[in-house]
Amino acid sequence: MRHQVTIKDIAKQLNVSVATVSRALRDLPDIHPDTKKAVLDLAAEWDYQPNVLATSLVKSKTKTLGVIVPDLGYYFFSTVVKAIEEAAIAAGYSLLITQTQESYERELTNIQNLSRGQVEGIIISLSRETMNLDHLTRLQRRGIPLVFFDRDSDEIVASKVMVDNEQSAYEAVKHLLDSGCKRIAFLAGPKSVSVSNQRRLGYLRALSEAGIEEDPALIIHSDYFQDTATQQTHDLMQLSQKPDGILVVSDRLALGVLVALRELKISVPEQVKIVSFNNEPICSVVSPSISSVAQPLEEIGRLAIELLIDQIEHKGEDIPARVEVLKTNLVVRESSSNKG
Amino acid sequence: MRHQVTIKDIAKQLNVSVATVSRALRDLPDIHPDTKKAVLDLAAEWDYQPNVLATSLVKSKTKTLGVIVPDLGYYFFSTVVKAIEEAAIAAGYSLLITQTQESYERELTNIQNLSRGQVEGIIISLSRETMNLDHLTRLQRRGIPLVFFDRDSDEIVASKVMVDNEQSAYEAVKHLLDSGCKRIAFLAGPKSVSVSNQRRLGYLRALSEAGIEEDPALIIHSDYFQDTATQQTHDLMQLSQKPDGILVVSDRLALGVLVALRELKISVPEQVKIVSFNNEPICSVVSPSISSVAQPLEEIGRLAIELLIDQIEHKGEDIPARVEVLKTNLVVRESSSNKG
DNA sequence: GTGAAAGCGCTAACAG
DNA sequence: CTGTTAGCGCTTTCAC
Repeated sequence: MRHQVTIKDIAKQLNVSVATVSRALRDLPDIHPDTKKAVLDLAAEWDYQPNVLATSLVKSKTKTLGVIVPDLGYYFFSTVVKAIEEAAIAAGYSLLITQTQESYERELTNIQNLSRGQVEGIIISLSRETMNLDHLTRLQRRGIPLVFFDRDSDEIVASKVMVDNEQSAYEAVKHLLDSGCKRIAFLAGPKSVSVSNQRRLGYLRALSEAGIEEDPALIIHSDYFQDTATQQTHDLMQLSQKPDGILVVSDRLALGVLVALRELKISVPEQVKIVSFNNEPICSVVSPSISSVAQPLEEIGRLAIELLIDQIEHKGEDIPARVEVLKTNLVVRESSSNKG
Repeated sequence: MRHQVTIKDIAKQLNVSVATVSRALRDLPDIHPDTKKAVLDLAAEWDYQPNVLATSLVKSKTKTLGVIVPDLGYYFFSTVVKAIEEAAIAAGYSLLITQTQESYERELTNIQNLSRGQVEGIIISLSRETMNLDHLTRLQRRGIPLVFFDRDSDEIVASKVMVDNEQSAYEAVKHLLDSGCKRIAFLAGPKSVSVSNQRRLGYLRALSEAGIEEDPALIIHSDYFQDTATQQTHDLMQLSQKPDGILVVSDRLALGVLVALRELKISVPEQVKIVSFNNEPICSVVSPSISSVAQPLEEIGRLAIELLIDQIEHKGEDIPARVEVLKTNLVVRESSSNKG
């Protein structure tokens, strides 16, 4: 057969109405066992597949959710997406996964595509470039539920799944101080990324509590490229007052830092201690292994779906936005251990 | 407004027919400039978004392609998917990305979901568990174009984008032999994975050319888990005749091998040399850095889209399946260098 | 230039 | 238990 089999084809063949076929297929009551069997058999024989477009159109429900992340190449995002997918499937939803590649333009078009009736709600982590949130408020005005995770914005009221970045950074810096560091640098992300800024606050709080004055020369904003981190570490180590500890905003960048220190023959952790974020598997593989702040990735994904479905199923009821803040967990390894 | 704006709403407001609105929106000729302007203005004001479900249904075209990969957590897949996405967008298609998490069940349901009218074609890399290909031949019978990459099967005739795994492994082993190895082991993937089996053939060819007899004790099938690789390396090193070179089917497993050798205080590359596959970024970061076979990831993605769209646009013309086999590139690093 | 009508594949009353 | 009818939002003839 040239075209996809439809219920019409089955109805014609069996000399019944399409309504009857539809009922049989959906296992509704009020249908004669024999008719039902005939329909099911023929459907199987012809490999009938219901057209979800048609069903979605008439029900105005797609049972599909959208996910927008900056880059699936990051361990953090691919792992959270995996958890989101598990939870979505468990709840009877399918997933449309898209990436922005950190581009605001791509975020716009992704949002637009998804919102043209394809999904019932969207989970998003903002692109690095995103400053303007009009595309998202427009979404909300049209009644499409939205949940943020990781990279959010204060300018929008919505449900969010976050970790306590401020506190995590505070604890990481405190750990460095406890390990004997006196002068701690912060290799941050781009100025526009909320996560990075929240961590900066925790970094500053820990310093101030320890009576250490903030030194702007020790806060460096990176572009998230490993090579840049290497370069910037070289710069840091040229300061007259070199740091003896570095808090790094991500494991990827920490790798770049390690490369630079190796080049400079500065030993880790003896001369410089390092703590970074994400706790990617790579942390335990490199030498020295990297101390890193672990995020509850599965829980983030699970909660994001929970908050989203919550909104979808209570649509129109105008329920308040829920913001969940999760705890992190510092995993200490060689890069910040106290060998001396 | 409570519901999404439709062309009907706009038509009513403007006292024109839905056909006129539809024409204006799609920039068709035969429409008065004033009418058109009025429609466009109102559409913008009301933030009208066309319902793609409806459009797709009537046109029986979704302009969407499906991608099914085992796991986006692998660098290989996330990078190829990124390339696929670029190419798809450039060609005017959207992408539906799904993962099987290496489960045959999930592959079935993913195929089924996508084939219920959502996509015009599918790009797939098989799950580790997939032995039976009925779900895919059924797809083809229903006229849905299919393109394989990386993990394929000989049991199905379809367009494919592959790399020359046999030759790559052959060259990698030859490199090990040239570097002085006399006894080379192969840490393979699961027996069911085509890629791994193809590499085994190249491994054997290189050995036989060098006049070395195959030793079954040196071919180990792993489950793709790093920890297992560590364990299996320990086993290998307990043989009375230890290997002095190991070809490893993936970088992840090579990390596991390195861990074992470190534990055993066997130095790399002095006592054992290692070459693996994929050339993940991690290869150049660990110490010793890992020699690895690089695949042309961008080209794989680009070609997969090309082959798929080729089939879609010539549907019904019964064009023959195209199989593209790409070359790889061995990147030599410390793990196989000739220090002595 | 514009409108009326049919239809994409399916579901959902409502009769019978 | 089954069929008829209307309609989801949009496109596409075919008239006027």
